[in-house]
Amino acid sequence: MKKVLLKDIAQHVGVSTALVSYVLNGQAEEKQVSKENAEKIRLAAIELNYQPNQVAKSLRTQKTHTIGLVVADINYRFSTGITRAIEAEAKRRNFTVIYGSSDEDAQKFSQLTNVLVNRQVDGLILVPSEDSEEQIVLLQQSGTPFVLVDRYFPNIDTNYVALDNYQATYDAVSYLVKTGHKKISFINLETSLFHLLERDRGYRDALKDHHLETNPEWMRHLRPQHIKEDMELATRQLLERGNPSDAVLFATDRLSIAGLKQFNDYGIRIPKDISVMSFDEADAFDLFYCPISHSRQPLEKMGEAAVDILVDLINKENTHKQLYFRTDFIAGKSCRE
Amino acid sequence: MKKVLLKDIAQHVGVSTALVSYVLNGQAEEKQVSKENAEKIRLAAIELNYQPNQVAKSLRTQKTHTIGLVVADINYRFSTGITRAIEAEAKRRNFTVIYGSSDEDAQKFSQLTNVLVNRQVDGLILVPSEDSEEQIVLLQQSGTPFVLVDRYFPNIDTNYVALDNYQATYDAVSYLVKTGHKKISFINLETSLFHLLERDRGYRDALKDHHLETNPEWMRHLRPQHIKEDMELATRQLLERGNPSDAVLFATDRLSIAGLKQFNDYGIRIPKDISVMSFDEADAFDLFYCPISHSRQPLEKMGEAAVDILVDLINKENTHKQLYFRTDFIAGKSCRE
DNA sequence: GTATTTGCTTTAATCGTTTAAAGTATTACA
DNA sequence: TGTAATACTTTAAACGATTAAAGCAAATAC
Repeated sequence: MKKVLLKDIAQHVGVSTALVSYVLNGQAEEKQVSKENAEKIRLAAIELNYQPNQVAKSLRTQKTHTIGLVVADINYRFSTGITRAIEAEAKRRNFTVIYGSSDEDAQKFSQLTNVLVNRQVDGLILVPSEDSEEQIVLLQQSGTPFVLVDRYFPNIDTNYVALDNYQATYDAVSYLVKTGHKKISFINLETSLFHLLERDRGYRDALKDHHLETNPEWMRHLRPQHIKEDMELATRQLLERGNPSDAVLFATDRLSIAGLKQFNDYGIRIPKDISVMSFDEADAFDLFYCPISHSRQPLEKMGEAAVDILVDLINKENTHKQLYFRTDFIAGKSCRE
Repeated sequence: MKKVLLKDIAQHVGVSTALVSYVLNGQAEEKQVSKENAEKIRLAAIELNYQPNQVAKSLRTQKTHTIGLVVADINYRFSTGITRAIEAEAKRRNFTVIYGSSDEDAQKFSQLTNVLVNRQVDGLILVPSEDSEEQIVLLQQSGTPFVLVDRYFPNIDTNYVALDNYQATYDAVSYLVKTGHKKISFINLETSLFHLLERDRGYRDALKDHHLETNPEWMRHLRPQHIKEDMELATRQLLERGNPSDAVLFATDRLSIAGLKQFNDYGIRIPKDISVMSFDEADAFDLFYCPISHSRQPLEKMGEAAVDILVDLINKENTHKQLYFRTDFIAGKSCRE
């Protein structure tokens, strides 16, 4: 079946393509198209099942109505969640989303953003990978509208939607203190990512402000590529020594999963032997024998905000926004009271 | 910073745009461009950091090098897995993937495919939702190349990549028989989806061939929107009566999760109280106290095959393929021996 | 009776590429 | 010397839409 073009409708009705374009783009009034012709055109479009060629449209208008999204790793629950939220909001505003995953690799990240820009996306929503600072600067110079999500670089002045990671961690520790814990440990990733460093800072400050005991073995940074091995050691050291920790806060959902698995293997029971708190939730928690207390990122709101800001930028409204969201605290049964 | 066009390179070097186009598209030899000019053009392209406008390119060549993918529900592990596989293979062949989730809604499914077709994707990979048969027929008539994955309609002759669901279920039951189970139950969804009905058929035939006891309460179909409630009843009935089932096979990963949760709530221990087998794996299994034996779909191979077939179709190689894959059996510790 | 306005429609350039087809030197050969 | 072949290069139409600008009747103004 041959594709129906604007020209075909014009021919069918017996007018020029200009009229057809005006009518189908809702400019019938403005361009003073006669009611008669307008009606005929609309009918013909339906009858012939006209589907405009978006590529031609885009070339002419220089707008693709497409948003490029680069997430850090599609396997993260955060990624699927934020993707969903962004897609929903984008659809509401009549944008399509093309996305890719950088798999936490700076080079892949650059490549991906370039591919998306070449495909003439109107703007980008990015969860930048580690070491992608340079690429962000380039992007900024190129004038492509973009918004960072979740992660940002304190040295670059960009639009972003982020979590108040410092506060969230501080609050989590405070909750543990309030529920009677005194020897609180924290397991994070070995990273240069600012948002994770902020979690470190939150932990440290909270310990200090609450005058809690600190212990180098209670604050661990695991190598992202060796979580399993490093976790084995880290959890053992938390518990085995003469001075065991009484609560552990995991900095990411993946760490929580790895940690809980390890506790299972060691026969450690939660919360009897140690209390557990997690940053973010994982599907895997569903089948753990006890619900895990955690800080929940408001993904829907964050995604929505990111699209809002981006669309404003695309429409040349000189938005400049750096939004911080708070986590919700979801109480489980993984902390002894 | 202004975008660099083909024209700019031409001007910079002092030749026509045609030459530039030939060189940058690897037709320098074929079109007998002088080595001198070819070199100059290549240098200029790099120097000016030329990025071709894909939209213009697509309009002219009528190829977007884009594949549209519609999955049934992005929250399924199957969906993220197959998406990943498809993206990887697509990238290898220099295609971009645009995707959307129909959320198991036929109307949304139609809408999405239309959007993708309007965006001039070169072809589609589809996991059709229930009741989308009509849309598939329309698509077929329109001549758009497409491949179905996971699900297909026995009454429509399309290209597809699927699982041999009948055999997989038959084999799963046979395994349970071999390991000494005699009262095998099966929990599936209430559905008209062919691939799930095939699982029913596999279960029934296996029971018959092995001369096993059948029992209406051992074969349940839960309403997709009410899995939790229905599961509560179904699992209770499996176990409470005078004649309890000794093994249960779940037809999907989501059913497995819901079922295992319910077993947890009832205090049923796996595999002591009942053996469990699952179709497909879920991340959530990670934190269950025992590894779940399951049939694993070869997502990578399926995704790869789907892209292969689609690309052939796009290149007008009159492929006609209906591929079936076998599941791998992953032994866990959820079945009593 | 001519000029102007109104109401509506068409013409044609444009977006940034690709690519037949035509153009133009240079060399080869009779 | 004239013609043909060779080796390049340029011209310009196309892809399918949008949209200023121009065109053209009929109605109104003076």
